Amino acid sequence: MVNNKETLTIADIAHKAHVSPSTVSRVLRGSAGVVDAKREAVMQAVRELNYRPNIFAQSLASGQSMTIGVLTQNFGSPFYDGILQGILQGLEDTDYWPIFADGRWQTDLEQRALENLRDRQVDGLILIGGELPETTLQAIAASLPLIIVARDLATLPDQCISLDNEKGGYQATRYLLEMGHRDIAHITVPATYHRIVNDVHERRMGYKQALHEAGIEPDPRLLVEGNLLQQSGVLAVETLLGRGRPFSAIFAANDQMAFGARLALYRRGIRVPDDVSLIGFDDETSAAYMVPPLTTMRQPANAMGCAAAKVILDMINDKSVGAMKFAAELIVRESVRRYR
Amino acid sequence: MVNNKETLTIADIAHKAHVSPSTVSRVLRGSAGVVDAKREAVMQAVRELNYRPNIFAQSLASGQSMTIGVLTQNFGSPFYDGILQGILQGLEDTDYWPIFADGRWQTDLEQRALENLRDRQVDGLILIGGELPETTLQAIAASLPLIIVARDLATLPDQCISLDNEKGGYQATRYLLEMGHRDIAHITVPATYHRIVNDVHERRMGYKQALHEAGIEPDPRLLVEGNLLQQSGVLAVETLLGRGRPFSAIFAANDQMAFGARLALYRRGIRVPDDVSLIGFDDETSAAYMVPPLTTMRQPANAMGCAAAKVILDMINDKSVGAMKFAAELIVRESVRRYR
DNA sequence: CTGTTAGCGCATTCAT
DNA sequence: ATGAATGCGCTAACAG
Repeated sequence: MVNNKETLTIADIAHKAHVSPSTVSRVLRGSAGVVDAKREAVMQAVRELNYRPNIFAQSLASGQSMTIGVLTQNFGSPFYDGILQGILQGLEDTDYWPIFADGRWQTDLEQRALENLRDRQVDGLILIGGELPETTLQAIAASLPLIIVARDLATLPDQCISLDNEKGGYQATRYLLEMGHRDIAHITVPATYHRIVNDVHERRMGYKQALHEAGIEPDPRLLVEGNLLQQSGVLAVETLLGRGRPFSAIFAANDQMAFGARLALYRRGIRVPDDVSLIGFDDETSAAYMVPPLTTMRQPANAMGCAAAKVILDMINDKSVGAMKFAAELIVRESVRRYR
Repeated sequence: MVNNKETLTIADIAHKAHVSPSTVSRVLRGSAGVVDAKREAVMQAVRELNYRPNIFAQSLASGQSMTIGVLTQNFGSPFYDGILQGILQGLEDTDYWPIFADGRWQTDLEQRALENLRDRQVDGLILIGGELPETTLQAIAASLPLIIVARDLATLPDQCISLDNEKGGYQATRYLLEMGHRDIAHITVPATYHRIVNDVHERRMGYKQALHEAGIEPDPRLLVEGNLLQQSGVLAVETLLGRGRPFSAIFAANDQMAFGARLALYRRGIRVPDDVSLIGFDDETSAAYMVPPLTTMRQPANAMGCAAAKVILDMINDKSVGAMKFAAELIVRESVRRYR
């Protein structure tokens, strides 16, 4: 690059403030004590010249990039974006800046994105979901502050920020039970499903637990499987109806499948909640504007993202704090009706 | 930073390949001809040592950051996130990387985010929406490749990637007219509304145009205003009903307000589309899963984002291409019914 | 507390 | 075509 006189450097302001470049650096990053008079002079010069440091030079010299890598899996999904939003908020007013990448639930993309982020020398890494093997994550955690959101790994208990999914599933089912429902169907994902496995399976555990406590033996015919997308909710209800096993309520493991279920029921002329009650999980924005509004479990995506940001900053600054577990909250709206 | 022997540099691989550091640099960035044998030797060494260049050193030395700044206004909104997704896609398989910032429709935040992006020396800038004054944008455009998505500025015709909103509004209204509707209400935003002003106002122009052509004088009592959020759609319908002016169809300027309208009608016991037809704009994902599914105008957010990425890359490489205008597409679903 | 010196890792002259 | 030298703008270790 040609040194066009347009780029001011630390030397320019050192000159103007009658101090040495290092002193300028010191006041700018507050790394050491500087006498008030000089500090003021430097600040003054910085202001007058409207000087902005070159972050590449800073990073090169200091070895810190002041960035946090964030690897999501589904850019555009309400839930994941909620987490990103939280991270953005949590990083606001700090000197760190997030760098996003999207793995799109494809391991090879995820891998490449990860390498990209490391090449960018991120000072910390926040992973949202993902399918990277646990051993890989352990290796990363050993060399870099790492936080994993929405995934709960046994070997990395202090770096996971996740939801108590079992409790959430339990609460949702309890609610239906308390409304008098006994034949409660559940839309889940296959046991072999490789994504977000734990989350959804834990919700199913909660469902079964609640039934057990109520003295109801879970009926496999009331369990249907989808892939978390809306369309699969439609199919799930079709399957369910095809089995001929009566039910009065459905608990879908996420809102998107609940939307699909809602549509399938509508097509069949089955009214919600008059004929069948429905409950979802996630509290996606549009859930409130369904007709009728969907009762759902709210997953505090924003709060989790925010927490992730805070925790990773603490890790970077060695104030080692542990990770945390969040609870989902039941949002009662209209699509559940007292049964009988 | 201490030079722990862990970081390989260009010198290490130069040594291993028996060439000079400059040659390594040359083959890595293909900046000059290098004899095949040496090139191969270098590549070999790079592979064996798994060398990754330090991007900060690269940027510092070259003056290029290989990043594109992306300033959105509403992280988490389906439409804006669709654009981000498109940008991500468009940048895939290039050497550029996006850096996101969120202005949250607050001018001061937007301003600060902008400064942050410039401090990060982005090689190009993509603005999505936003309220920055046109003069500011002109100044930026003079010093940096700039693309503005979802905003149409008269003084920067070649940098705006936007939608033909008037045509979209026209098409939506035409469709309702063709179904036999004559009393078509429209939910828009106030004339003084400062955000996305043009987009929504142009849709209203299209609405009026279509009515005119059909020989219908637009009735101000059929025009209600919201703020683009769902809740305001609820209020809009309440207002409309309060006016006592009959209507058989509603065209909402965006899907979110259509969702709200849908809910308000439901609460009043007015059936869609049996009693009132409804049409939205944006084709948000959940529109397809409404009950009944919402007919809407699809705005190609993804394609626009992708185009923005392509165009800005061309600008950076001096292959100056103009910006472009996209058309919205009518997505016919169930919530419009032939009238009478 | 502060100025001087020496890199950080790479791109790019300039010679050859 | 290629190696040596120089500098990008800043931080940090070293003296004083």
